[in-house]
Amino acid sequence: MTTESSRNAARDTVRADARRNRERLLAAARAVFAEHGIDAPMATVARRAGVGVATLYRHFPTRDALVRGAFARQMRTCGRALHDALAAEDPWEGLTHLVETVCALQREERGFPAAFLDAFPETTAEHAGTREQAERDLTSLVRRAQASGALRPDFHPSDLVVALVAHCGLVAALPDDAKAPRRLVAYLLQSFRATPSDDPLPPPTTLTLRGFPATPASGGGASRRG
Amino acid sequence: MTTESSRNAARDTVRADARRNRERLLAAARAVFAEHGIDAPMATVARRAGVGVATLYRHFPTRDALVRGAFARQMRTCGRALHDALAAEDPWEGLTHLVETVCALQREERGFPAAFLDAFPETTAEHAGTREQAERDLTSLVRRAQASGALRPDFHPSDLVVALVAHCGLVAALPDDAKAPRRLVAYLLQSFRATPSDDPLPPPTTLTLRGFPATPASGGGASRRG
DNA sequence: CAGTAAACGGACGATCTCGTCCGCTTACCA
DNA sequence: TGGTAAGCGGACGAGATCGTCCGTTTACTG
Repeated sequence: MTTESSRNAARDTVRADARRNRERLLAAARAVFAEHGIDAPMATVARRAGVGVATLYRHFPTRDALVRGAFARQMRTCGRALHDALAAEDPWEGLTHLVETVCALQREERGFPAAFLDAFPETTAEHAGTREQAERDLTSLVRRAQASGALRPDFHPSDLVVALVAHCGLVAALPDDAKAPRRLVAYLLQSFRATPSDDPLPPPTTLTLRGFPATPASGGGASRRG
Repeated sequence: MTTESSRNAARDTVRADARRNRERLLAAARAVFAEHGIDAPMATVARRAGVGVATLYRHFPTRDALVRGAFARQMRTCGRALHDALAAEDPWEGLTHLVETVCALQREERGFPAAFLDAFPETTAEHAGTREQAERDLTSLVRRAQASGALRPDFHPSDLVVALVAHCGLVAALPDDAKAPRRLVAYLLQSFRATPSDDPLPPPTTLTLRGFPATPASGGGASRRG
């Protein structure tokens, strides 16, 4: 017994270099995936982390495991943001702060969130429990904001998702320093208000129709490079 | 001389099967790129077109050439939409119609516009002339709409690009039948108005936080599959 | 209808990525 | 401080994609 428990304790203690390398790999993965898209060579991630390929595969047996692992931190941050939003006394404040926070996070890691959505369109199953809780929380936040009169009555919780995904795509599509995403957020938040606001918009970019009508969407691009 | 010109005439006349195969390839490319992302195997495109690989490479020596070729039609459509928008007597009508048209086009070919932006972030150089004209046209349309009082005064022409790119990303990120993109367009157009409109929004989807907080962006995915 | 040049398609070598295997190194424990 | 198991990294075979080469087919001309 004593032997067993001590053995288990020993097993639970991960070796320091292993833990360090794991963190390095996650950071490298976020960076590489954001830059080169989700199916960048595994070897690139390993090199960026200053680690051998085998080490990468030992920590994350599949590419999916790596991607999900790299995303976990952002998931946690989002969860916390939602929690904070619920805690705010003014629900509209909470809502806008939530949007700003998540959008800032997206900008931080540019292509990665978009790449993640790319690769995992379906429910990320293992977080189903958390997700359901998040849905309930979000719905209640929206209800409260509507009750307070700040949020338009026809706003639907899923509209927040719409806004976030749209922002996510915009960030991924535009160059790093683009101001456009902030402008999008400002427009959307204004249109979510029950009563029009006269807050000034953040400044626009100079007009660059990168490829309009060259592209039906115009603008710049990112993530996967052909 | 006579010989030469007739020879040239003969040369200008492309063989019927060649032309047919070219069209087939373009259609196949649009479909395949939209579905599997911009770096789907060339062989897939060829097979989808019912054509050998060599034929594909003969018509389009590089992947870029194929992508650009496949996109040309959409470019033309966008150009026409902008032209129509300018011709409209009510500039606000013209503007909204332009947005609706381009967005509809994006929905039609789902992943492809996004994939295109992915691959060609920079100005699609060869259309620079057209682009400058488009920029001028768009700017003038915006000015007119503002002068008419319908468009908010702080609207910047680049905001239209923002809206279109955002929509483009949303379409690519969501499943085929998603209603969310329409809702986004409605919100944005409302926030572009100088005076608030009470047009009802298109119906929302049921709430699906596909992966919220699993993803900072939440929602569904498309295009390239990991 | 016959000749010819253009177009076609499949096969093939080169290149790249994946994921595993195995001998070496190192962090932890007594 | 020495033993040991866990961790490490580079090499390597399998599989896939790329882009070209060449023998065959076919659309146009006279």
